Amino acid sequence: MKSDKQPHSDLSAYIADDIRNAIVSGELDVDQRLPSETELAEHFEVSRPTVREALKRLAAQSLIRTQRGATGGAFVRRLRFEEAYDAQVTTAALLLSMNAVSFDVACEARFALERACAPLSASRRTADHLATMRAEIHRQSQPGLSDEAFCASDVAFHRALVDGAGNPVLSFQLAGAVEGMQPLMNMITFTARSRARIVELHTVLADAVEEHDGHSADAQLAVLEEYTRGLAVDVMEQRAKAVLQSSK
Amino acid sequence: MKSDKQPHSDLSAYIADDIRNAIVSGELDVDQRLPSETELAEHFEVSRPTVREALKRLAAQSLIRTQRGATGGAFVRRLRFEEAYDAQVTTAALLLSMNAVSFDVACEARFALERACAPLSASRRTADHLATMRAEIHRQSQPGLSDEAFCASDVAFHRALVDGAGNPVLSFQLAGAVEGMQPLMNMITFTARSRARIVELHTVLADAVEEHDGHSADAQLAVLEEYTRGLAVDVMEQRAKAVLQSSK
DNA sequence: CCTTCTTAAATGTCAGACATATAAAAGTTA
DNA sequence: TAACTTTTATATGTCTGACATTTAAGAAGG
Repeated sequence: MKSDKQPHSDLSAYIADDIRNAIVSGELDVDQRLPSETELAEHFEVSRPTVREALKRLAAQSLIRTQRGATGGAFVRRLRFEEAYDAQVTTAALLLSMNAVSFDVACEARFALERACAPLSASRRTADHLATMRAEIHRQSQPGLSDEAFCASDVAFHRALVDGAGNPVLSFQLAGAVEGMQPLMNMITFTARSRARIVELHTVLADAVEEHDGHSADAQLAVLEEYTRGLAVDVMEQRAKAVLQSSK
Repeated sequence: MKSDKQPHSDLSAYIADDIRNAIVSGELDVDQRLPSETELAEHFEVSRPTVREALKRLAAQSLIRTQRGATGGAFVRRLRFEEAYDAQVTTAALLLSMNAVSFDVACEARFALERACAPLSASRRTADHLATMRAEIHRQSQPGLSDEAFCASDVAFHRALVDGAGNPVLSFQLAGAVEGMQPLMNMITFTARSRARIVELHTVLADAVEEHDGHSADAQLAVLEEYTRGLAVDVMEQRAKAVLQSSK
């Protein structure tokens, strides 16, 4: 498990890398227990706090879990799709917010990916997925719904569409694209979008999925993309006007 | 920055969450310096090692960077696409290897996503992207190439295709799909695939991209997908036969 | 004015200790 | 004997205090 190079600084990063490689390469199996912190400290010839820092790094990446008590210790963790979703969404959201990604670029990516799922979803969706989509549409048409709840329902709707493809890898990838860009979408289209129009588009989309019509579902997503991107343009124009007004 | 609930265990996870929320919500800006470890320890009423464990968790997620010296400290880090790629690839590879994802499911996801990029790439690719694709094809047709090098070139070819769409968000998403499933692909098709056939398929694909023919590029990816999935079936059958032979 | 030395502040690391959780072993009782 | 209780060993979780190292800024000297 040990390697030869000994960087003089950031020992915990070095140790974390070492253990991570052992996990990724399969040298350590799922649910296998790592040596105790004391043993690791002796092995790497560092103190226990340093080992602990390394283990916390791995824990932050969901690569290990720790358990207290007599038979406790650090165990290689089976990375599950749900946890990977979360990391994916956080990463995607941060990437968008920290890198000045334009709404257009994010939107294009999101819909391109979602359209990749549409034909699969149309042909394989279960009654359950369809029911979820219908339920979310119904929720979206309720008058008293808050903006936040509407957005959450929007995400849930698209999530059901993607999950309908029955491919967990695809769902995992899409989670980042759809949920990760939600903050950006909210910022732009929160106020501008017409709920009635969205509900209408969603309904046609659900109809297409119900009838296993992949081509129509794809086309409908294209319409939704166009509408969404158009909205952003409108919002930008309005903001530009507002700036002009205030500078008079 | 502080919240009220105080879980009696795993303080470093709690503190890391707290700071992470501050970063994700934008409360802390990029390149902003966090309070010193001592100050954080006082603020959260824990010891410095505990604060350090929390900071290492954040560092493992590329959310902060630390700097030693007089003006040093922990700074909110701008998450760049390149770093996100790496995390994405590692996560995807682990997900596939730890969750018994079938080759078929992974393959379907990968090609579905890549096909989503094909039309965009065909219409927007630069001469540079095309040149990279041609160069990789040329490399793939060299006789003395090792299996590892051939696979790496395969990844580079598809990477160039995806990058041709000129959408960094899309490229980021695809990195996980293409590179992350490479270990799985290698395991299955390493020996079985015909390099000549791959080169031929890649060439037709590059031709389509050169002529800005998105529809043809998409169709060609479908052919490649079919070929790849067929290979897996062959490999599986051969292995089954081998098992029968050895049990005689 | 430039160079060198000093100093202060921060992270990086260490040692040793105690607290706490947990399962297994030992002990106790019906 | 069986079931329950107590003890004990081992592991992680946390704290205290210290020293090492890096780095920028100020002080001293040419």
